[in-house]
Amino acid sequence: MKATASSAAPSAAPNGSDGTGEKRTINAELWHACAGPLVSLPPVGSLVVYFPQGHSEQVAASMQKDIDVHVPNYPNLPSKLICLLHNVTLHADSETDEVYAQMTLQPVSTYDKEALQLSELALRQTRPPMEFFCKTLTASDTSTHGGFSVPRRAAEKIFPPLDYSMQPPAQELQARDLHDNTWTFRHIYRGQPKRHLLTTGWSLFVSGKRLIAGDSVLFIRDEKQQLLLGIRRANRQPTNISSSVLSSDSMHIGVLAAAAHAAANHSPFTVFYNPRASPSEFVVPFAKYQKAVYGNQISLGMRFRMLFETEESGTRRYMGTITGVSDLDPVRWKNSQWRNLQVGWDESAAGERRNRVSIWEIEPVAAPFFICPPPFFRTKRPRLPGMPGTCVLRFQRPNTYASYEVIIVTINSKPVIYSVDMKLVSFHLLIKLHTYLCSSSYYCGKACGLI
Amino acid sequence: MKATASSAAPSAAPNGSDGTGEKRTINAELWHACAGPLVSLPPVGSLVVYFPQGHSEQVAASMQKDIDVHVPNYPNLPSKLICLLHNVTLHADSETDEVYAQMTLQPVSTYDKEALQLSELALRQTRPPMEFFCKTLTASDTSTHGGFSVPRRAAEKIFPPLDYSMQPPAQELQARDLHDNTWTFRHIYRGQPKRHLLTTGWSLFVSGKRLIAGDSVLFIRDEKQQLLLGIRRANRQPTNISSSVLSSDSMHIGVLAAAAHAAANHSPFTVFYNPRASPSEFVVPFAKYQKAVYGNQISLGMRFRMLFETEESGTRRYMGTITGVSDLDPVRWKNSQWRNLQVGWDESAAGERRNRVSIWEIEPVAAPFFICPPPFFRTKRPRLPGMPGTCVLRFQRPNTYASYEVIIVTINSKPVIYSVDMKLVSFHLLIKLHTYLCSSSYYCGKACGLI
DNA sequence: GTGTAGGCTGCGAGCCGACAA
DNA sequence: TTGTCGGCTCGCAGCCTACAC
Repeated sequence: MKATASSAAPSAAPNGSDGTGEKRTINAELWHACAGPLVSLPPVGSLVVYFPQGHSEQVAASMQKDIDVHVPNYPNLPSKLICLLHNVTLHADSETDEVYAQMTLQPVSTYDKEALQLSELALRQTRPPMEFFCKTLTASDTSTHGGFSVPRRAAEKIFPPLDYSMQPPAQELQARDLHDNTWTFRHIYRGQPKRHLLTTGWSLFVSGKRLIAGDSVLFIRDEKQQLLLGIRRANRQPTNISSSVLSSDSMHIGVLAAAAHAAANHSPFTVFYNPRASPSEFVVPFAKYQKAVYGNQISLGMRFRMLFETEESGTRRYMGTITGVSDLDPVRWKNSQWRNLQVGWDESAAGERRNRVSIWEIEPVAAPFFICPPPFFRTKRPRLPGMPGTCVLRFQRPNTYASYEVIIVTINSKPVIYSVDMKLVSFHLLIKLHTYLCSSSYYCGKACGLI
Repeated sequence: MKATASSAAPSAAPNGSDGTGEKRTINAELWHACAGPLVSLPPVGSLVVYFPQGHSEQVAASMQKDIDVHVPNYPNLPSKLICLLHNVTLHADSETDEVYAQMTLQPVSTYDKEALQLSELALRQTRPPMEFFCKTLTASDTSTHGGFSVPRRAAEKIFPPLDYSMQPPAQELQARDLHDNTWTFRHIYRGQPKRHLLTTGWSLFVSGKRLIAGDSVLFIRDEKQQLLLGIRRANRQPTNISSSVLSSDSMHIGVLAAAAHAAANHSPFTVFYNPRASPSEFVVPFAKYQKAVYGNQISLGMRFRMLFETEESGTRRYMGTITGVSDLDPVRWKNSQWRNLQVGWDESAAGERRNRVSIWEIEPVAAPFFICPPPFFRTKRPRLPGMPGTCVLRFQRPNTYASYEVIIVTINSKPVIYSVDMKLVSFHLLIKLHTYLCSSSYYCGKACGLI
């Protein structure tokens, strides 16, 4: 979709005519901003591990459809392929602006030191924190009634400074999107109380990108002080509801057959990685994989942290416990390491976190207090009324008024205590707490204690 | 895309929430009207021939990309599979209204009489001609400046009759689209000279369906006298420029691997047939295939007719000559019958007709006059100036003023004469004409002769 | 600090016949 | 018969502040 003729219409050369991609290379910074803080792509030339199972999962997520029984097994296709990453190109769907990466992989049986070192580089590389802000659009932002209310900090950090001697202070902003189209906005500082607004041009952007309340828009400033802007749609329906080109069965078969053929011939093949379509990356730096698999002793009850993306495009670590190790798909993918760890999360309120992860996604933490002997959870433990499996207690120190949250999990009818933040709760405090709880009868419900 | 709240917004239950398809069955009449007059789907339970090569072609057309060298051969996959057609469901893309059909096929090695007879039925079945009209939208039709100018005949044939005693005569029309959304239009008969117009509601339809000049809209009246309307987009860029889910290689491999797996196991598989994406149907009634292959003796120089769709959704037969028989893809598909006939067309002006067809697409006509000995055309014959390869002559009979067109093709430096319409030009007339032309020197340019 | 609503205004969507092909 | 244009008008897109949380 091209914006229709108007002041905000793309001034750059339109470039949607050719087939697969864009002639210009996509701005990598903007691409990563849209992809989110957790996404990092392995360097070209490095060694990676490709998981066809994860790839299949992404297809299923995009098609909103599980793998069908008709999809055959590929007994000769291993659950993971060590590959050389020949090429990575960044793309954005011309209709939806959805970001994705195209990777060319080649299965290898031997590899040189350089490729291995490059994949280690991927672990150390941390992108410099860029100047950007991300805001989830409100009903007012997307209505035709008005413009876009810019959070104060965001405007001051990202936008060029206004001349506050003007009445009212205002300027014209130009920002380029992923397709290198330029959008023009009037940036004005007005109202009572004063606030930053984008007015003229904003509604064209909203309708052009078909944004609705709940979607996010993000602005970044590149090294040349130029504004770039991207969008991130809320998790509404998948963009490709049904492809009308290929049945989902054929798609799944295509993924598997392409990988199997490449593996058998050591020939290159191409995959699309769509970071926002599926929860897990299925092309993992080899060093990251190796370090996780050989560095971590997985045991039931092991505590770990894992990075998640926050509302506002930041990151946050959540804590969890390994509750089981088993095949995600025992029929098709026996002994696969793809999401073979069953986990429970400390904060159940946050809700929709996955109950299965792969070992390279987590950071084990040495449990400072209590490690349960296996078997840890019975898989289907009936919830006894009045005795929740998990509850959160808030304790307060009398002198400092600092408060600490601990998690009480009922295991084998015994309470086990986990701290939410290891840094704040001292070992002695936990011991005391443990003693206190063990001496008391079973505890349930919300409560505050004093230690 | 749902129309936003307004008088023309869908009054029917919205039904785009589930994944693959529509809960309601699509109106078959409307689907066929949108698919075009040439498309007919084989009956469920009948025997069909599936051509993976043609399927692959459709994928390539949808992806705007040719088959890559990376796509492996499937030496065990024959170029055609005899299949039982288990299921056919009609669909329309919720974004674009593009029509497509989902078919479940099962390769068979033996088949019963019933399935064979059913596939013969497909040949005899002629859909009853439905009441419909199709108009290609003009710039005025799609501009925001006004409404839709309804061709007089169309309005009188399809729309409910107006009360011409009103000043001006006007009524409200309601029409349902493929997704069962209802669109409301004001139909008025006014202007000087008087004409039929759709005004209020029309622009919402245009913007809702994102129609542009060159696209077509069609109205049909069903058996309950209710209006249905569909759209047909002009041949602009393919809707799925690049899928962002699967690489085109994987798609091709998926098609082939799915067919190969099904063929090996005699298990069912699913294909999407998108009649407007690719020029040829790749699922053919078995009887049609058999009749063509065993009924027609193909020889170079053979004359044939073939049905094409006209601008206004009618059909027209064009005449052509078989100029060669060879594999379309000698590497991947040796000895395949898929579009293995090279052809030339009598009317080169119409231009974009394919130069390769399959035998079941054509109707051989007994050449009443002249059959050229092979080799017929030299493949790259230079056009001699002043001596066109093809020219059209119009002859007129003195007594009736009836005129006949004949085609003169220069072959091996000799003129060969074809009649455009076999019914009108008698054999004797052609003989006379032939003699006339042979006795004269070479003929070129436009001319009228008298016989 | 920021989301939403009410008020006001000007532009363009949309209805009309004129006119020409 | 029907495509396009100029003219006219009214609805709503879009800019503003007030106010609430």
